[in-house]
Amino acid sequence: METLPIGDFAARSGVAPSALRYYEREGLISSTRTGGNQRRYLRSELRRVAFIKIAQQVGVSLDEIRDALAELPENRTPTKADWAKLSAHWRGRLEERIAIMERLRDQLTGCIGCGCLSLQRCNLINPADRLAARGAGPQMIVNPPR
Amino acid sequence: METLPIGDFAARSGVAPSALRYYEREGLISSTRTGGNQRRYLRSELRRVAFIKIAQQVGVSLDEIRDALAELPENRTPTKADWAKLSAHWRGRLEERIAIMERLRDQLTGCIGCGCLSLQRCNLINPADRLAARGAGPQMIVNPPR
DNA sequence: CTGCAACTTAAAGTTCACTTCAACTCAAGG
DNA sequence: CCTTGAGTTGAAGTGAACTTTAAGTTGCAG
Repeated sequence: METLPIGDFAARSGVAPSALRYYEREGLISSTRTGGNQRRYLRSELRRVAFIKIAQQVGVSLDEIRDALAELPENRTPTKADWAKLSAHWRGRLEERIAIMERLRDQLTGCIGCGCLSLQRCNLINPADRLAARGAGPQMIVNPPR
Repeated sequence: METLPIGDFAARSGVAPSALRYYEREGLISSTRTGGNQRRYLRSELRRVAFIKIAQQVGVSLDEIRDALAELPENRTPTKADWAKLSAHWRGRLEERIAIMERLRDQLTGCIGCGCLSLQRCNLINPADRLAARGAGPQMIVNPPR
């Protein structure tokens, strides 16, 4: 099967060789080796790296990404269905994150605009005082009540 | 004027005293001192800290936040209008970030779902190949063409 | 077969955003 | 006054996510 050396794989994935080696040490991706111990990457690994980059954009740590990728089958190249399952999972994450941002956007203008950005009173930060028990700070935005 | 010692200020802002000292060293916030060299914070500093926390949520570095805050008047307590100006600026940032996330959400399902997440071909990553000159990787999502 | 770019490793270094530590001083209630 | 909790400093430590370095090895074009 056609494989790529690390330089080519780096170019195609947009991730530096050093980062790829790091990901491998951390168990996020894998490679086979040539007789001379050089890495060769399957094309299917590009999907993994793409997923890693996208997840990072959403603000997920490599630890969590590793856990997510662990759900893909180990013995065979992941199928469309395998990725679709992961995809559904991450759509949820994304929606969550978008919701945080939108709350931020919708309230920031009014709130900073009116000069009320005062953490304890502002409804951006602590609407209706229902979050006192959850500690100080912008709880509402980061960790909103369901 | 009424001021707060660092402990109270930390409690009200939801930021640890050590972080507040760090922010001050880094030029993001300021305080006055008592005769015995202890910090006293103006209430208006709470707005600054709130802004810092919100900007961090959007993924902005402290460096950039400092630059933004530098646009507030130094000699007087910022007015509603001062904050409104900053607010407008940051609404832009937020919108941008939300747009990235939404592109991600709208395309992730189809793209990962169809198994095409392959960085060079996928329209999530590199639609119509118009981004080749901007380097490899998920350019489309992170840094879309206008 | 040779030369040289591309690869290998372990270990140390970097940046960001803090936290922790040690040694000390201040402020305020009893 | 005295105790004690809160505050002060500079310096070192932390963890995440990599990058850089040094010293050596491999693979392919000519």
